[in-house]
Amino acid sequence: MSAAVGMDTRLTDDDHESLRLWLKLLTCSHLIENHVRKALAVQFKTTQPRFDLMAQLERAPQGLQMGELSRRMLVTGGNITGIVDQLERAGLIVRTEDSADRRVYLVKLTKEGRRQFGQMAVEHESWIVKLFSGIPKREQRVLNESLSRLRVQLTQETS
Amino acid sequence: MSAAVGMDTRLTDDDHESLRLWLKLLTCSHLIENHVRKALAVQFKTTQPRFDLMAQLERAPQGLQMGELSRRMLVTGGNITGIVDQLERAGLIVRTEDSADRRVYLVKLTKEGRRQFGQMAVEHESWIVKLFSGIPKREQRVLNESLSRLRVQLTQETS
DNA sequence: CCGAGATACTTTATATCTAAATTATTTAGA
DNA sequence: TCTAAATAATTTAGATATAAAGTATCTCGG
Repeated sequence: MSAAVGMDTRLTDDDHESLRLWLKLLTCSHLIENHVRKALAVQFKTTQPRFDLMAQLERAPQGLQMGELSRRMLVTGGNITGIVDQLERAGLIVRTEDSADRRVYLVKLTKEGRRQFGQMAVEHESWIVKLFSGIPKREQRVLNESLSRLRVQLTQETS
Repeated sequence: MSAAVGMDTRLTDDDHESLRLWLKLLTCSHLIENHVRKALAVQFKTTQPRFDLMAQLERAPQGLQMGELSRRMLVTGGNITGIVDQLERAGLIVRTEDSADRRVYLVKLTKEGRRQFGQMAVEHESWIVKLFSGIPKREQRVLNESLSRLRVQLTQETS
């Protein structure tokens, strides 16, 4: 079949650099995500999305609206509702009403949420450092710069 | 940069290089995934996981076992069962029984599956090429090499 | 001031995804 | 041989994701 043959030769071809790059990027992402997900579950009985949402709030002590969380986490609003529900039930965050606009919630970490996130964040970063430890610092910086350019390109291209 | 002055402040940044790199990698992945997901939905009424599974089968004309699909796609076996169910219902793939081991299914694209995948793959690659078009080919090659090293590292570290 | 449209969030239906339990079959060791 | 362990796939329960529809509130032009 021509398609199967074409795919193989295509992937080793220079013209298909972008596709190979994308597949590699995706594979690396999935490998790291899988590792971190398991570690979060084992050590802290939590999940990636909950950790990520708490990380967003940690960086915004004034609180964030649901919609802002949605934009920053690159997921839809309905999804945010569910994760916020879970974290609120666990007492790690609170929805605060905005007196100026009653459609809005300001979501904030509770004291206990900040405490737990602080513990998790230290461990989390150590996992990441370990996973990247085989790549020299200088190469990591180069990678970081390339990905910064890509991210700019993507936010223009995909918005 | 001149070493003496920047040293102290640089060190904290340097310590978080890996974490920032990971967050950037993840953001780029999500941006591309979101773009591709929407395009697959609009143009082909299909999803990323179905497309990815078909891509695996395209590259393995002899067919793949469920477990092998699971390993290659970096997702759990139960998940593969669901996606294969959907694609089989749509007539795009088939489960073939293995006479040598009755626990095993060999999954293959049907003729129609190959036809549809062929059409999608061409479009799909054009989206990717466009998304990466702002990054020069040479830089893409460098990125690709770094990510290859990272992937090797990750498969050792996470297995 | 008031109604149309915009905005913020939630709900619904459906698809992925995981971890863990279950079923069916094969393999290995006493 | 025969059975305990291993392996392949499925099922289950629950979390996370989307798109689209629904609810509540706000904004703004007339």
